[in-house]
Amino acid sequence: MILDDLNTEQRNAVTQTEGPTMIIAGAGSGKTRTLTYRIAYLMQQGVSPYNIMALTFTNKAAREMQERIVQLVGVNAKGLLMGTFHSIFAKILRIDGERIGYSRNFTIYDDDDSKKLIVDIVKSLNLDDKNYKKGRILSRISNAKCALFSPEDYAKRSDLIALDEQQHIPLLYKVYDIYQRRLRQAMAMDFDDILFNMNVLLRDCPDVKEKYQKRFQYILVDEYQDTNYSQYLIIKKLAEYYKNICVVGDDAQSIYSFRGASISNILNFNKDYPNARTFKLEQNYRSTKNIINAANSVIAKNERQIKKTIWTNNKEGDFVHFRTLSSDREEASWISDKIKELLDTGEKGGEVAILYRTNSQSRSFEDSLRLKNIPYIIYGGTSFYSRKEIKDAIAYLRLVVNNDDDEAFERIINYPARGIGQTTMDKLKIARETLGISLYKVAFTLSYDNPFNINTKAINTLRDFCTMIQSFSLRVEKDDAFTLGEEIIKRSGLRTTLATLRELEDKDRLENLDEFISGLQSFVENNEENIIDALTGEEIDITNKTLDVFLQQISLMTSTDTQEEEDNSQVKLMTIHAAKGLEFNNVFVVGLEENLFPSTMAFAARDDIEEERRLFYVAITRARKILYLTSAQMRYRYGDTTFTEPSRFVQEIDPKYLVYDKQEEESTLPRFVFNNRTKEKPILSLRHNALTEKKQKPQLNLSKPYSTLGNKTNLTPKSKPTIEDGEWRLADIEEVESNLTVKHSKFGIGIVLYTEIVAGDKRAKVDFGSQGERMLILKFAKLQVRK
DNA sequence: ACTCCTTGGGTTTTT
DNA sequence: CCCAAGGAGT
Repeated sequence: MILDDLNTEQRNAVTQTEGPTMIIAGAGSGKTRTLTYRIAYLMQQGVSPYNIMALTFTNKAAREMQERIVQLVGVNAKGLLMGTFHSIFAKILRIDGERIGYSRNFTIYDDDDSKKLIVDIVKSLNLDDKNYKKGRILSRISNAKCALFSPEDYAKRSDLIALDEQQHIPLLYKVYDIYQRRLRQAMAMDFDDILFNMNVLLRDCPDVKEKYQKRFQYILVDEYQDTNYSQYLIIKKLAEYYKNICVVGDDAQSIYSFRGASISNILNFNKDYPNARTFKLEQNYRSTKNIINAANSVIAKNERQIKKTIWTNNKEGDFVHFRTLSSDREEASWISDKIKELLDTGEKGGEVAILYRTNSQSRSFEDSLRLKNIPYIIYGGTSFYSRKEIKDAIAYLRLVVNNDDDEAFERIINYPARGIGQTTMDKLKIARETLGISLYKVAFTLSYDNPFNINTKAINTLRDFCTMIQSFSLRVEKDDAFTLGEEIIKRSGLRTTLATLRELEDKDRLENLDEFISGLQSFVENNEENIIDALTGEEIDITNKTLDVFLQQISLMTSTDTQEEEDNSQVKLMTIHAAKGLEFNNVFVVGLEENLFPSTMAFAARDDIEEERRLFYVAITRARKILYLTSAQMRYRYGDTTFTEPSRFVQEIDPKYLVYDKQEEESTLPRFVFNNRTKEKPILSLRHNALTEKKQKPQLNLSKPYSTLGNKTNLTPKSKPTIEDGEWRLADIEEVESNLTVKHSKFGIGIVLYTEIVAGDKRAKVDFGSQGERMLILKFAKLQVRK
């Protein structure tokens, strides 16, 4: 019986399946276990998995839970709907979104797409981009959406408008409005739209609401403390009929308020459901007493929280260590040594984690671990899918699936180069504005005598392009993702272009592109048993593995989701955010300095400091046995050395559980800290060097040309005629011979070394003596030639 | 129209 | 330091 694995409180939380339930689960208290057992228990009680929905925040969490449930109940889990908020609701919107005006092929814009769109809008409104910064605008819009304010709602809110005026972005409401219209026109949603539109769907289509209310007899929500209003309301509506809603969370681990998450949702659960049962899981099975006590003493400083006491039966364990190092490099180096020691005692690399506040901190650790031959893996950072060449490929696929996807269109219309440049693009945008249709439709339908002054040549190119895309679009439903995708990537010239380039990094890119293609292949060929569409219950066979399905799947993947082989020998590096839900025997929490952790951004409000503190709490509670905290007195930041103060959070730990490791007295010695990139330069003089180096740079050209001139004679420009000679004329002559003397407005007198024709353009290599050799394209270069 | 270079600005965390 | 955007060159 599965219940034997649970403690009393957990068991109660699992078996009391009816009615609203809140499980407050402290760190390490077996939260995931309880949740998965609850699901398994429901099925054992005869509930069909088809009637259960479990929502998580990350794909990884969903995947893990799915696996654990399969372990518990086997294939009976078929049909269970488990996934992230975004992925599940996006699926629902593909099925029922037509009711609110979205085709099933809608695109999901990622952050990049959204930002580009915003920049475009800000430009089109002639707003000053110093105030209207894309990141700020986007987060403002995002917050509005998560609070369910439509552009119309927003415009009516005098408080929001006033705030915008105060922040010198008075027209934000207008940007928001246009942003939404443009998304609509492109048949696209951003991440927040998925949730927003799900709300719209449930609001405007009672029959759809009823369908899902009746289907989801049991709803479970993981990490409930991280839900925003929009998510909260969806859940509330879906649970309205059966009211079998079970939320699991820990207010102390709420760390996503910057994304609109509101801790109030968990704090107010009992108000929404007065008859709700609350279970508190307070026994920690993960960490030593010292770690738990240290964590408790920190989180106690927060005011807003649900009272609970986390305790453990585990042994006392080692003290929490705190150590200050002289610099970030020292910090990395010292930790690497420490890790080496751990590995030497037989500890597995995978049981060691380095946790930091910001991604940029990873570099010094990478360098130092590599230097010491310690295998490591970095979680997060730039994802495979955000590499340029992959984004290009995806843009093609996206445009094929959804012709109205303007961001995709703009990205690839001239890549590979087709002669559609800024000028034509600007005109296309004006046409889009005037006609109110997507770029693709504009490009496909414009006549030769269009009022936008787009010339015949451009029109032909655009039509050719659209015809190509069209021919692929017609096959989306017929062909599988691999067959079609591979052909698109090859026929579009994407792969060929990359293959002709000869830089080292181009080779990597080509490899990435090929990897992407083989990703398409495995998507199609991978026919594991669990590939059934949990929402419709349909079995997805190979004929269903179309490009649109592939895109749906990858559009909600993040860097942490790119599945790699678990290699237990690798030390794990990640942000604290990424570490939530994970645990390790040994944890190093690094960079404990004011302005870094807590971050400068958090000083504005008490709430933000509390969130940083919760983040610190999350960091500490990842550790099972050994916990090291470190700070650096000097940190290389923004290309500059800054001096730091230790984080307040260290002092907040009850000293009973903490030991300050002695710091070696070395600070009086002259120290040479080396910059990561340019190892030969001491950091302290770097700024100075950088300046002088820049100044010298132009001079470098001075020494170059003569050696490359070879043995040609008669090349000394100095003796050549000057402007006044009157023997010069423009370079429109047919034959340009070698050894011809020419004059350039900028570079002065030069000698033609040779000419060639590249891509239809005649070019000449000219030696300008002290100005160096230049390759000039004759149709552009303002050259005068001696007859 | 494309490429290279400079410049300026910014950096929290992520579905 | 690192990126993105603008400018100048081809």
